Amino acid sequence: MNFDINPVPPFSFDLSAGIFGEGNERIQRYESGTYWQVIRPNGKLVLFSLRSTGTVDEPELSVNLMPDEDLSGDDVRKAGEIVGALFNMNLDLLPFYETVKGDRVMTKITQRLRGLRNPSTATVFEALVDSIIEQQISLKVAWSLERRLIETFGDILHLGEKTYFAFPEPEKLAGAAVEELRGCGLSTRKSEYIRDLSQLIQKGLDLEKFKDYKDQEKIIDELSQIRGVGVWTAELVMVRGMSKLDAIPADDLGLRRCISHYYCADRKITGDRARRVAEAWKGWRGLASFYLIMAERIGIEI
DNA sequence: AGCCAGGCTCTCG
DNA sequence: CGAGAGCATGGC
Repeated sequence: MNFDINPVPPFSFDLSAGIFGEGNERIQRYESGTYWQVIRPNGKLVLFSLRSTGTVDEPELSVNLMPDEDLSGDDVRKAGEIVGALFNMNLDLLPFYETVKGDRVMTKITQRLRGLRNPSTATVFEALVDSIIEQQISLKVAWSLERRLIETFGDILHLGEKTYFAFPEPEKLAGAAVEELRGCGLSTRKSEYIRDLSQLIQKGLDLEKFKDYKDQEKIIDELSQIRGVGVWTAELVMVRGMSKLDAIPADDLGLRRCISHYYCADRKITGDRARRVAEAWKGWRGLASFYLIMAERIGIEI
């Protein structure tokens, strides 16, 4: 089943999907111009693949849906919405580029990375679980643990010879024993955080509602009530799970290194110092941070 | 080998 | 209260 999507230009599919080049092929991956992942429109498991058939300034994407059961018209419509949201396709980048014009470094980086979008998770829950896993340990270790969690608890989609996994639903993790989660390599603490969070959702905690909040301090305050969630985690979740693109996890070790590399001659800086540098990007501090991290990863030098 | 890695909680003093 | 130990795995 096929349909097209026309993102708001400029949109670079190659840059935006490129971050998933190292992804796991059974979970989410970008390879040879094609991105794929399992989603759940109206609760049905569907693998989608995505290819670019347009350009950065006249973007067009071709979506192919591969379900294991019949899809209704509404399922297909919903799938289109989800795919669009995963790459923030409705976002207009031009106001962001305009905002950072006074910042020489960021201006150069946005020119080099024109059309890049930050990816988003399908649910706030997924962003929160990932962020908890990523606390303190290196990203490579974290990605390995996330993969094991998904392959252990995620929903399985069989298509022909191949197997794919969707991110586990809260109900599944709420019923997991701490020992099972430990088996994925998580610490006992983190296993408890993830299980308890999942149980809170089962009892009625609605994480999706935070997407509608305008007051970011209120989001941080409320998320921080959850055991295992601090300011860093809340800020990261706002960017990667709620598309709140002014939120910036300024205490983040990697981001601080990155800001220091481009703005402070690689000297070690505090979170407060990072926040001061980021004031030049006000309104778009989270997206600007993402551009900075991608710039460093690609090896852009000013 | 041993230390550190994109934090947070809990326990001491 | 504020400081400091403890956490799990993989890479260096």
